[in-house]
Amino acid sequence: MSDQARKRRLTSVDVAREAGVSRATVSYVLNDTPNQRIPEATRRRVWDAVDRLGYAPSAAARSLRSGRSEVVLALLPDWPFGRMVGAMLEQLAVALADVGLIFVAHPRAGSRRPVAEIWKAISPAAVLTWDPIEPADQAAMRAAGVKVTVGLFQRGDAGGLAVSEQRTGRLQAEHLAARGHRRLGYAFPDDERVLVFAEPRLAGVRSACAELGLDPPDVRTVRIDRPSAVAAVRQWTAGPDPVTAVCAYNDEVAVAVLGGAREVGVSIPTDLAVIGVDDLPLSAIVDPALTTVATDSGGLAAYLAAAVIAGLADEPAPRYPGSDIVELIVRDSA
Amino acid sequence: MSDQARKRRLTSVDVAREAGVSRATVSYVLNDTPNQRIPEATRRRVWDAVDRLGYAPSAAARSLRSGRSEVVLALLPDWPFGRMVGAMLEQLAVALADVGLIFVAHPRAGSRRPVAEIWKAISPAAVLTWDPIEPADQAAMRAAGVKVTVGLFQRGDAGGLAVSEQRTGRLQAEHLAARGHRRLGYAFPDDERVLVFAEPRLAGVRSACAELGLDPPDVRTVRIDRPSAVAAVRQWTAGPDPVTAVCAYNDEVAVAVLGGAREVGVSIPTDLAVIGVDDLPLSAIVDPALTTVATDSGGLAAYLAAAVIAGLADEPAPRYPGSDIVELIVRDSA
DNA sequence: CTGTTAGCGCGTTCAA
DNA sequence: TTGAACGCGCTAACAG
Repeated sequence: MSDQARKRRLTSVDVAREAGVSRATVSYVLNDTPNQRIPEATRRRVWDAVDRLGYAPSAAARSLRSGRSEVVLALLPDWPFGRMVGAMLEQLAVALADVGLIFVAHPRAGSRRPVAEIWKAISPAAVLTWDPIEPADQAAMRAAGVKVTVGLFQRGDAGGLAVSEQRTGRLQAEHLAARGHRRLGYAFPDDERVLVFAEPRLAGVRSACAELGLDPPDVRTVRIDRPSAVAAVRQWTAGPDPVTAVCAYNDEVAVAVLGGAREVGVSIPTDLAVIGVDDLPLSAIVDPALTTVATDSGGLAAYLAAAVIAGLADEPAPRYPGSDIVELIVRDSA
Repeated sequence: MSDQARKRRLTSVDVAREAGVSRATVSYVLNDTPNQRIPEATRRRVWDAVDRLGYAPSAAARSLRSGRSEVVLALLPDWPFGRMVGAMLEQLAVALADVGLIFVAHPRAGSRRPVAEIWKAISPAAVLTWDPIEPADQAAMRAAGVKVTVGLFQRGDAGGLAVSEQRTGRLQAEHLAARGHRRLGYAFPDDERVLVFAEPRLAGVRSACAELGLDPPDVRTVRIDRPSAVAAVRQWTAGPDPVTAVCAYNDEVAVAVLGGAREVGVSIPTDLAVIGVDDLPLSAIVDPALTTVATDSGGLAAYLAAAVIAGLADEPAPRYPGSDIVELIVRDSA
């Protein structure tokens, strides 16, 4: 390895020298700049030099000059994300790549360092968050050149993802009501970090119950273990007016309830119907197969991509696909 | 909103003017530069101006000047990543944050656009990949200022993650052998994208079988659905010399096998023992609870962080924690 | 038509 | 505490 390789970064000066042209010409060739007629022979010389040297322009210099970045940054929240989020992020990356944007995600937003540290280090064109963005952060980002900021969960229960999460809960309750259940239980997760999801889902169940004239749901916290599930099932099924169907926060909690019911000797779905959320791969093969509510991660990704792209073009954001991205999947458990 | 707010980015010039000092002073105050005696009063004036204006330095200019980036980029491969990877990325982000590095991940590396597009847009200090890095890419990255590149799966079966994946397979087979099983089956996944994991795991099972004097494993592909699992279980348990224990590629496949066995009337673990990989939250609560091999995502994250940090300091990479990050978890299924 | 010169963008840092 | 140069690529204006 030549000593220059470790000493100095390769710049367009090196390419220009190697190709026997000026830096400007190099830039024109590399960017295929319109309105610059450069003969094929020169182009080839430049590209050859680039390949030979292994030159790559500095992203820093480029974005300093152009004043814009091609990067979209997602600040992932603290909750444990599984398949669905993973899939959604993949699809988002693809959708953004189609318009020339690079998508990256930072896990564990706000854990140790303030969020500002992160977007400052990346200087993205747009930032996506799950938690709502503080007005102060909002302003700082704007000042630093971040054009678009999308908060999936808006403050209050009004907008954003809360809509489809509520819809998810409604779908659970409506399905159970349609099957004739009058007393519903709700299996709430034992993890503070997922409250952003759990609360709107439960709110959806509550409002559906109210509208359909059912009793309010009997909410119990269920951990992903046997004893917890057993206890919850016992409580739901005891007494003179037992719960006959349970909406679970997600499929994992639902499977825990299934296990608890088996242990208690409560048969599913005859004695107790169970419905989950997420449609995990496993949900179709547990016994009995789990009825659940799936979110169309592709649809969500498409919306987010559209929102970012619109924002970058200073156009109004697209309509939020509140309810049409969740879907009921009926199997055997409810 | 003032018209300047939308016209021009806020720069250190604005802060300098507002505070009545020079740009140099602003820089010294903001970075707390050593060997620069700046009176407390001046510092305060500068910080006040920063807060009032909502100033944030341009990452592009900063890294252009300093020639180094604080960003570590992971290029996630194409396979569907679940909880374990999610958790590992989180822990990696935290470990790197502790030394002032920002971790971001790009999902779906190399899907549409060449990988080069991605690191060029970010200009990270280090890049992490799962697939091995092409020598050409390697060189280009070095030239563009990426100091460290870590490929988790090295070419060939020699190094990197393949070590612990093989160890995972060995652990499965050794446990089953210790329980007296002589004929093992292997439930192989039906997804090309996870071959990087599946192959070393199976290789581990194979070599353990060979060393322990068992027959080679009876490998069958199992999809995450009932019919596929039923067929596999039938084949394993039929004939004069049936398989008595199955190593599954992961817990999902293992649960599928559990379901298939139930349907066929094969009892677990008496007629057929099953052991998975991953220790999903669900694995502890399915019936019977799944014996499995867990990977210590924290340990892996710690190793990766150490490798990156060492590389950035031009120090030799730490020893790879081949086998000590996988652990057998014995439950009821084997 | 082909290609060059020169200066910008913004934070950092040396010399004064 | 400051003026000025620097890092690197882009591009308007200009010359051969």
